[in-house]
Amino acid sequence: MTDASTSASPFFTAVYEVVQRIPKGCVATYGQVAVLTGHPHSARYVGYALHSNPNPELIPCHRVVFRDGSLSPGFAFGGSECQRQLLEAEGVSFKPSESAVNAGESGWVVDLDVCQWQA
DNA sequence: TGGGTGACTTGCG
DNA sequence: ACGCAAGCCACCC
Repeated sequence: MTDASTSASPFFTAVYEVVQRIPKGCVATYGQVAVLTGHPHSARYVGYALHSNPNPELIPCHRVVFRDGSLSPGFAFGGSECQRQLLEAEGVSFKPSESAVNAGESGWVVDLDVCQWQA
């Protein structure tokens, strides 16, 4: 089809829809978004959709984090530190990765216990 | 046209 | 406790 809408697949678009649905002051995990899109086993591709990020202004990728509460270091919008600033500005609670300090985390992770988005 | 890769997650050894 | 492997689906070359 010569339809221009063919540039976006249902899943791809669904990811954007879900991410935009994330309420301010909350965050969601790739797996969480994957389930909401209908592909609980395609969490990998959720990140890929954000990687495409055709609308960074409408798609707050910084609101999408890992299962641990942190996001991709270096591939994000500008840096994990910048993410903390943005999320914190939204009202998201942060906490030092004390549990993952041994794992070598970036240092700060989103307090999923308090700010993980509840569909 | 076909093959390879990837912002993940979970389970098993 | 940690490390490794598999699964998923669409995009890129």
